[in-house]
Amino acid sequence: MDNEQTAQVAGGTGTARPGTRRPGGRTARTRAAVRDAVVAGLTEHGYSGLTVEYVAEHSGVHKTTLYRRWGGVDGLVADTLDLAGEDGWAPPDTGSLDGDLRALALEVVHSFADPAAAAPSSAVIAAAFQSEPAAQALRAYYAERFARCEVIVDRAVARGELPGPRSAVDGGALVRAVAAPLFFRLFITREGLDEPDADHAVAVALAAAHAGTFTKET
Amino acid sequence: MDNEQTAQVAGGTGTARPGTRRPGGRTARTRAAVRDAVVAGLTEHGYSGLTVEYVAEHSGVHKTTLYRRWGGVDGLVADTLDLAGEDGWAPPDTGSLDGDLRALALEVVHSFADPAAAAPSSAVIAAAFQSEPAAQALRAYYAERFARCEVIVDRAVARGELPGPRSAVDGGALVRAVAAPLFFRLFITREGLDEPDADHAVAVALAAAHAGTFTKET
DNA sequence: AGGCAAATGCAACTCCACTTGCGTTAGGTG
DNA sequence: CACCTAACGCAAGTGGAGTTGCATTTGCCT
Repeated sequence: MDNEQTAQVAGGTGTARPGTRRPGGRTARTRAAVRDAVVAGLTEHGYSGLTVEYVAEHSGVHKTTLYRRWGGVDGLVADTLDLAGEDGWAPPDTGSLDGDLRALALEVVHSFADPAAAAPSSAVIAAAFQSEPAAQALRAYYAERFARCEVIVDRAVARGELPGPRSAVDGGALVRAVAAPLFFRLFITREGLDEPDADHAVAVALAAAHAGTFTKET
Repeated sequence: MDNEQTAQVAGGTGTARPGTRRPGGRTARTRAAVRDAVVAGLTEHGYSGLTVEYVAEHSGVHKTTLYRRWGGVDGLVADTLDLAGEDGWAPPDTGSLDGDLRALALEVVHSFADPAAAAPSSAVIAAAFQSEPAAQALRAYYAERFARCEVIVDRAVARGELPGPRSAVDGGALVRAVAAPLFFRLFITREGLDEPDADHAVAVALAAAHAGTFTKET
């Protein structure tokens, strides 16, 4: 299989790829079974240990079908992230901006501290290095995630914790500023991550926010 | 080859692995040729496209030797990063803290904007997902890099731009805070990176620094 | 219901990453 | 200078990921 540009994830542009024209019963069952098997394989062997054959055996779907519909391991993982993005997740609501951001940061810390929970997320980050579909899935996932988080800032403005809608704080930028140092330590410098790191990330972002660094004039 | 724990990068603990007991002429030449070939392969095909056989052909070193001494692609890439860490790089010295950090951030932006220059760096980040040796190499590389950067803060303190040695700013933390959002956009959210991003990262970090967020009491 | 095409199942094959056993070269040492 | 052994070269073999052509099943539509 040719790396770089694997493509063929179901749900794309629309030039008759398998799995898109017939969203009926079997196809849907196949997708569900496959994605369960992918998550299982990821938590069991990690991304580098995940093989198409494993997914085939644990899902009851034939190997050929997996290659045809998903193009390979990259596509399987990317599609699994799309599923994860469709959950009912909502940002924490603690009653204060500081509390919300702290809770958010701690959520990141704890989710990656648990190997089972961390496996799918880090798998897609790894897959994005190899395949464009995975990179797109990753981009879309976090864009949607951060969009949901902007409520945090809206509420803070309503409470008077941040300046009003005229010179508003860019919610997406603020949340990104909280998350960035955490992922940086996890996957770039590989320094490890604990709760004080979460607190520090929040403190830095909040200090910058109150200094007006995230302000977008309107 | 078994993933997870490939090991066998030259220069380790000392239980008689090939390439360590005889640092003579041929061995040294082999290492140099191999690392050149790895960089070439990385810039040409990227990490996912790099194969041991390619390195064998382009270095004149036999395939078997590569597997024996480096254990596989992961080890080759990790060893190459060790080489890169031994260069004469020094942080910018522009005469102001803001200028230094800006120059530093722009260096990151530009180095990853050029695909050829970006290939080796991002390759190791990707490799760290699969192999512990690569992760260690990555950790060591950035630790050493950030240690070199602490001069920036020392100079700023000497100039009076930051509070003195009593309640000093943690230089490593400040530099990390500048770098984190850049790598975050590059490899996690995959949003792309441009010069305004560099400026913004510096502004956030500086605002937090002046608010005392990086202060470590002594 | 019945027929058409999409989607999946199946088995055999290809190709390449990786291994293994042994012979050869060359660096260090007395 | 000669020996000894670490490090390297070589060629054949192995296993598994990924492919291919065809048979079979199952949605959807009239």
